Amino acid sequence: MNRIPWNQIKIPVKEICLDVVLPSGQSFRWKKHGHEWVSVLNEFIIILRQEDDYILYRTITSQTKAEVTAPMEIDNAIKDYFNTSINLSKLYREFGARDRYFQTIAPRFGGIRILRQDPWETLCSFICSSNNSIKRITQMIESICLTFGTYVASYNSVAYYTFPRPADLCKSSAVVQRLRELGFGYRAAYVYKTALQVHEWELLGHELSELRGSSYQEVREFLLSFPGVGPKVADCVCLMAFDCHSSVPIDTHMWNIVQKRYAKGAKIRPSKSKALSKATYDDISSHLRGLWGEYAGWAQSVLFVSELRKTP
DNA sequence: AGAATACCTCAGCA
DNA sequence: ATGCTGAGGTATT
Repeated sequence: MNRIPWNQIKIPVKEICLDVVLPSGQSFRWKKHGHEWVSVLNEFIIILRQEDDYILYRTITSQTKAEVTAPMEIDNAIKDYFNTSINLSKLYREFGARDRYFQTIAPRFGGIRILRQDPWETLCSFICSSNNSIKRITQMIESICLTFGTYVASYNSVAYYTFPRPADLCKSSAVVQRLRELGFGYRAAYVYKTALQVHEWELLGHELSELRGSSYQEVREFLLSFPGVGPKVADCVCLMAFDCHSSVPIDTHMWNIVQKRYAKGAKIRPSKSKALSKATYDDISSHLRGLWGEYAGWAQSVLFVSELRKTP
């Protein structure tokens, strides 16, 4: 086992609060042991500790991995994952200036930022998120890694696995049966079919990450072509994996917030239905994008977490 | 177009 | 206890 000692990234809690961001339903793979957050990033185990002005990290790489990743490469991968080039304090100030309600929330929910995650893992995870709870999604993602991923290493007697690639999930249609056994329910077929489509596309020499840099509309349309991906899931993946910072996913929590706090400005069409229609979804999403601006999705995540954590 | 319904499973709650 | 409800929705009718 090739264990690298502690390194550090200088970044204050105000710019990122791990205890709030990591379990809040962006990524479903972080585990907390004592003061440490542990997950798998690329092909290595990553261990994080937060101090006032630093994130301390170290990594455990697979023994079997032939080439050793350069320390600088790992450092860059972590900074990339946390989107450290984006100044969150500045965004909070801008959101506060644009939105009175944001001002009232922000002081209690600092350091909430959008992670820049692997496109396939994000797509697959959010297909699993539909009509589901964070707790159960986390369990499902854990079992899909354990069953179809590749062993990386163990830490504190816990084995860590990579997130399975599309190729690992579309070898045969028996995968669907297996996923159902793992508790995926009707999402099993979505995951399998999407893996198949992505794998085919990759065989043509493409990779999902090449869509980074395309417009929000283009990425969204592309994602909507996969089974199990509707407006909400597409917007989550746009925001969390494809650098579409203005994407504003409207889930049940945001829908609640909008009805309580933004109903007037959002000009919500009167509707007898309890559910959110596609047209209303687009109205609300566009309205909030106009209100919050280019990084609207980042503001959304702050309100989302505030709603998730509110104690009634 | 917009509404209603089916869809898997399970934690949380009365 | 046993039965509901709702969970970061989507596809179909």
